[in-house]
Amino acid sequence: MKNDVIASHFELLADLLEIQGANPFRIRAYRNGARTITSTSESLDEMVRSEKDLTELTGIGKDLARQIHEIVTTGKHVALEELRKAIPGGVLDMLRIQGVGPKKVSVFFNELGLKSLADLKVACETGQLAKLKGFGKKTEESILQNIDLAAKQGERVSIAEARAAAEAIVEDLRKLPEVEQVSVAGSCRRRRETCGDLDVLATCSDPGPPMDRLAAHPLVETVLQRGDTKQRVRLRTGIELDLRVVPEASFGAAMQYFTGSKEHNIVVRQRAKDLNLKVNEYGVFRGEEQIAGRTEEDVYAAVGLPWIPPELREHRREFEWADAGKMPMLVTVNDIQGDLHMHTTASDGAATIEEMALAAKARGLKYIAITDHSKRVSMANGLDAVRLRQHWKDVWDVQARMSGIDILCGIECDILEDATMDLPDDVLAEADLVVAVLHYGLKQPGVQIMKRLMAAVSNPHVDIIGHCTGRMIGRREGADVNFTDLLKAAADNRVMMEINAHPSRLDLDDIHAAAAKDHGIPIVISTDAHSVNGFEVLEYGVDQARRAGLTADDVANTKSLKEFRRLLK
DNA sequence: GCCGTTTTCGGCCCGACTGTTTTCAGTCG
Repeated sequence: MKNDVIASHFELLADLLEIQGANPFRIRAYRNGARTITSTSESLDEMVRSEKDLTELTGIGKDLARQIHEIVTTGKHVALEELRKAIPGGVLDMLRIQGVGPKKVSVFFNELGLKSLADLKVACETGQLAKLKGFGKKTEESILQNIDLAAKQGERVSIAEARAAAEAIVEDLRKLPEVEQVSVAGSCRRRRETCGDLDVLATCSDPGPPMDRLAAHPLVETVLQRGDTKQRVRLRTGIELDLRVVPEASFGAAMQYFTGSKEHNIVVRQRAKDLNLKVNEYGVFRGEEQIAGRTEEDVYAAVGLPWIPPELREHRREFEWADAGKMPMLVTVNDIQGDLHMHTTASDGAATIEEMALAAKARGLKYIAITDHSKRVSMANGLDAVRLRQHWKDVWDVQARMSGIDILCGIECDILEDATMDLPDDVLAEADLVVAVLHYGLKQPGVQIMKRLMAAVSNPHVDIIGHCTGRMIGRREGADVNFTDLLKAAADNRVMMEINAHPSRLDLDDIHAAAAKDHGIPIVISTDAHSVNGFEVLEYGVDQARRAGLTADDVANTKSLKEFRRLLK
C-alpha cells in the first residue's frame, strides 16, 4: 500500500472531523500525520511489516501508529468507516465550494438534511438557506455562483503553467512607477510540482494602483475579493491569484509569510514565540517594536535562523539543517554541465543529432548523451539493434565535425513487461550510457514492477533509471514503486537515478530524490528534450532537486565529463 | 491527537476579508 493512500485516509478523516466540529488540534494532528506520511520516502507498509516503530516519525503518536497498522494489515480503517457512516460522501463535496467550510457544511447537513451539491443548489434556489440563522441573501448568491466551479476547485496546475501566469502578472505590475518591489510568492516560489493558486506580493505606499492594474490585466477574469491590502482574482484559466500589497518596511516579512508553507511558518512563529517575539506578515515584533521585516534574511535572523531557500520551506528537514548549521548550498541551473537524456529524429525527436548538439552547446552544455527510444516504443519509432548501431555511427560523424561539446552514444532502453530489457546485452554493452525506463505496463502489480526495476538495476550495462515511476502529473498515476528496495539496490549496483526535468514528469520527486541522496546515489537531472527547445525545461528539474536539498556535488551532471565517467560502472 | 533539556498536562501561528452581525464567526492562506 502506497504512503499516499494511507495519508489520504487521515486527510479524509480530518475533513469529516471538521464537519463534526471536533477539537481543531485533534484535526490538525491528523493532518500533520498525513503530511509526515506523504513526505516519508520509506514505505509505511514495509515499516509495519518489518515491525518498525512508527512513533519515531514526527507527528505519529500511539494512536496514529495503531491506525496505520490497522490500515496496512487489515485494509480497514474503523475510525474512518464510522465517520463515513455518519456523514454521506456528497456532504464532503460541499467543502470544495469557495467560502464554504466545515461549519457551514455542518449546518447544511444537520439542519437542512442536505446530502449533495445538487441538494444544496436546490436549497439555494428555493431560498431555504437565507432563512437559516447566520445566513443571508449574499451567502446564498455566492454559493450559487460558486457551486458549479466546485468540481474544478482543488484542481492544481503544473508549475510551468503557474509560473508563466504569475511571472506575466509580476512583470506587468513592475511597470507601475508606484510599485517598489514585486515578486511571486507561495507554492510557485517554493517550486512545488503543482500549484493550487498563485500568490504575488508588491510593496507600494498606496495599494490602489497595483490592485487596479491587476484587475485590468488580460489574464484576469474576475475580482473575487478586494480589501485594503489583499485582492483575490480568478484568472481566465480558472486558477485564482492573491495579490498582497504591504509597505516597503514589511517586504521581507510579507515574503516570508506569503511564501509559506503554512507548516513551515507555524514552526517559525512558534520559535519566535519561544523568544518572546511575534512574527506576522508585517515584521518581527518585540512588544510593539518592529525589530525586523525589511528583508527575509532579517526575519529569519531575528528568530535565530539562517535564511532558508524557499524550495526547502516544507517543514521537513530545513530546521534540523538550520540548527546544525548545515543548510545545503542548493544546486543551480548554472552548475549543470551535461544533459544525459534526449531524443532526435532517429526516434520521436524533432531535431537531428547535429541540431540537438548545437542547441546544447549554445546553452553552455559541455556534454550530452543522445538517448533515443528502443524498439518496444514503436509509436515513437524506437530503434532495434541494427538501426541503433547505425545511429551511433551517425553520432560519431557529428562528433567528428563538432568541437566544444562531447556527445555520448546512449539509449533509452525499455524495461519490458516481463522484466527483460528491450535490447540484448551485447548491444547495451556498446553504449556509452544506458538509461533504463518503464513505459508500458505501468499498472502492473507492485511485485512485477519491482521485478522489472530490480532486473534493470542489476543489469551490468544499465547506468541510470530514468523517470522511474512513469507518472504524468495530474493525468496518470505512476507505477507502484517500492523505493526502499529500489534505492538500496541502485546504491549497491552503482546505478544513478534521474530527475526528469519535464514539468509533467519530475520524477524522482523531491521526497525520493532526498532519500536517494541519503543512500549516496548520484542523481542526474535530464531534460528528455525532444526538440531544440526541449532543453528549456532544465530549470524545473533543478528546482525539484533543490526541493530535495541537493547540492551540486549530489548531482552527477554538474561534474565534468571526465568526473562523470568515473561514476559509471 | 501529539508533544516535552523549565512540562506527562496544557499548550498547540497569525491576520485579512466577508457577511452577518452590533462585536463576531467563518473561511482562507
